[in-house]
Amino acid sequence: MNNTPYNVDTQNHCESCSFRSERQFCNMGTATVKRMDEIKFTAVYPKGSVLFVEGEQPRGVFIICSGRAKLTTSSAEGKTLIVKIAEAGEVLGASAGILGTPYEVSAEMLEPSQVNFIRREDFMAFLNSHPEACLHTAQQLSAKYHSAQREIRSLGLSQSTSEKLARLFLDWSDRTGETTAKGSRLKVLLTHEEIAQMIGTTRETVTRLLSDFKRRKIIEVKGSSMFLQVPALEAMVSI
Amino acid sequence: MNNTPYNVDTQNHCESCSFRSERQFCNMGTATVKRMDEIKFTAVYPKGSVLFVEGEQPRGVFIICSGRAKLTTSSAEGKTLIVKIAEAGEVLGASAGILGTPYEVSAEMLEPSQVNFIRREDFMAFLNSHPEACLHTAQQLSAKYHSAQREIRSLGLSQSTSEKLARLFLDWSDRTGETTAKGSRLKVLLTHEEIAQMIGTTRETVTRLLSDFKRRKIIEVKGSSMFLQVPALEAMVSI
DNA sequence: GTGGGCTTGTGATCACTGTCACGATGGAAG
DNA sequence: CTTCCATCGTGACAGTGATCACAAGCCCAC
Repeated sequence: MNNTPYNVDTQNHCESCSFRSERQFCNMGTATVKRMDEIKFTAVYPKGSVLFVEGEQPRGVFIICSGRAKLTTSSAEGKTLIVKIAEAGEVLGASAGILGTPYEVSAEMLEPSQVNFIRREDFMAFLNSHPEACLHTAQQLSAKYHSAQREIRSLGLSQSTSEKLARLFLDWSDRTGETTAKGSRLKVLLTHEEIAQMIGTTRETVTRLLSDFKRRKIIEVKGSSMFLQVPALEAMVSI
Repeated sequence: MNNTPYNVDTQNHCESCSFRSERQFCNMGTATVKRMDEIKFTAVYPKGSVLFVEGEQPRGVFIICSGRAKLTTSSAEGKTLIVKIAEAGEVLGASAGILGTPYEVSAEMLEPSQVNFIRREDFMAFLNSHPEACLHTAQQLSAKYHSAQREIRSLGLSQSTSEKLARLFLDWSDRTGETTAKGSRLKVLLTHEEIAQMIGTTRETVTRLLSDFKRRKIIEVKGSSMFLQVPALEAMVSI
């Protein structure tokens, strides 16, 4: 581990990576990880870097070692939908790589991050020669499908925008919420604009809904922290 | 091949199945297919049969040998969204089986169909012992993720319902459309209600939009055939 | 401090589409 | 032929949320 550009601690070798055991994909046998070490390229990206763009031919797969990435898809009119916030440990671009079809989404780093890249040919060969890697990839893909399915539910079944927002908050609470006496606490790292893009609405509507939630004491904002009344939010979603 | 209940020609052995070579998942080496033959259970289902229901613990995976299945997800209020129409050759329930999480969707056969079932334990062992099966499963999952992503785009980025309907028709045209002098021709096998459930709207709106499309000469309906003016539809979607 | 960018807050307006209600159509069964 | 049930067609109406427009914060660099 050493200090590099953008203040990111980089793990130069997967074999000795201190996070390996806690990362679903990377947690593989020594031989497999060694091979991965040989074919991967490590890079450190600043915030805002774009790993790949929707529609591009797949060059390879990206493994997020640290940091978070925003996966988006957008229409010709410039409307953007944030499909998912990918966390450390996730593999991006695997489905496009495996199928040989263009990337379905764009990926942009939200924080300075370390990312490992594996060229598509190398990755496919790796899957063929290392069953464990293939199995872990299948798990990654399953997780991606699972989360896409949640997104579809939220977009397609919500009656109202407030329901979508409530669903989003509940999701956040599940993922990073910290239970306190004042409700589930979490840091809001996105702007209203970005929240709007996550639930497919406009910035103004998000602002209005947030005011409304505050007025109804469903949420409370203190600086960059937000306290959620989980039961109240759950009452708003139909599921 | 022999004739069985519900008038479905069944393929009792994968090894000798006449469709094997054209099915992405089943098109595997002899040894692998032989193993699959040993662990699979073949069944023939009538139209309307439910293979599994959203939220159930995964019992195993289903391989559609013939026929089509409707994958749906629904809210507590009874609103239903058709996520996808799965065709012969597709593997259902793989992601839930691999992750050990509940099925994300429900699957209901739209036609009398042959379906092979593999118990979850057997399937997982199969993936572990047969790298080729694992690779093909990864491909199946990639395809599922890809189509889920399309669905997300359509649901989240469309400005209007007419745009969603146009997108759906273009999808159909891509998949099963037959180019004729009067436009892309396809059979409409779904009711307005089902179309509505595919694009997350109501039956009435679909009816109204179809009238509108007919009036504007974007589509023409003759019996169960529909002729589409693809360029006009493309002009309606923002993509 | 002070200016300038990015954010957030809020009002007014209006097209779209969900909802309810009812009637028409059409195919299958008897 | 008639009945029945699923599907389709259509009107009226109200609520939601998109759009536009502008004001007010807020943070950072200079």
